[in-house]
Amino acid sequence: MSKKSPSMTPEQIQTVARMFKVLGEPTRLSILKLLFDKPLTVTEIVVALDTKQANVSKQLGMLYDADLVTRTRHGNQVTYAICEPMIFDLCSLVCCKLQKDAVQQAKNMGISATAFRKSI
Amino acid sequence: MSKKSPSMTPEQIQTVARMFKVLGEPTRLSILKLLFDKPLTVTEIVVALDTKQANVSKQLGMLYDADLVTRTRHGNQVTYAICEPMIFDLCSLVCCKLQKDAVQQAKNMGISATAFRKSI
DNA sequence: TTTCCTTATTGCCAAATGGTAATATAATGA
DNA sequence: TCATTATATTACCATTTGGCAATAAGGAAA
Repeated sequence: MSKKSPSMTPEQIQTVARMFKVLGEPTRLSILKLLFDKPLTVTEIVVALDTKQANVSKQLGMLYDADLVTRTRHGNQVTYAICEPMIFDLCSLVCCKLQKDAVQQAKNMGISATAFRKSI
Repeated sequence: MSKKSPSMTPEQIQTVARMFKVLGEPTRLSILKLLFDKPLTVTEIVVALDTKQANVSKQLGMLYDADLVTRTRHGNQVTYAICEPMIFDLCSLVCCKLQKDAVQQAKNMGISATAFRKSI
């Protein structure tokens, strides 16, 4: 008697995929990284990121639609802030893995170097 | 004196983005979900997923290039298995958030329903 | 009001991407 | 050998998407 794991509907899968997709873009990830430190206005992000204002607004809109950031008007400007603490954990998980891979790679390089010396 | 957070290079940002991007696609996520239970051959995945073999091989190749799965030949067939436990955590983080949102949404609906009744 | 500043939107383009049919490659069996 | 099964690759198409110039919209200051 096989017990099926609670199967997600295609819609749920798509929802999860959409979340990852929003994070899977360098510009959006750079914006989030800036917002990790503190809330910022659009202009502050633009000057920090070497990209045009239209693009920053566009990507910020996508982050907002994904409920990852809040937007607040203060007079003329709009301040964005991270409102979903989960993305801290997501990013640190990936970063830890990549760093681990890099360390492993370095070790392998060391082994290779040793093997190379022996081969002389 | 402001202390800058250790800034990631654009290359590192891109690497992280690439990882999220691989996960940000329903077909690949469905494949991973199947592999969560146990290793599977390509054909087993094809019959489970209502998509063509060429596409499954293509997406499996991308998961393999991202070092998320291993591939092992056994005679005629190739078995894929998850080799990066981190993706369990990534997916469960996202799923928990979405479920939390759904519960909150349900509560809000409840409040709305109450308000609606009161308004009669 | 008009002018200036900040942000959002629109329209467009080039590049990337998911999907598929057809074909190639690889291993097994007759 | 040839045929069959399983997987990977290639070529192509339709769609999506990141980026930008131009413009709109919204507020502040004159």
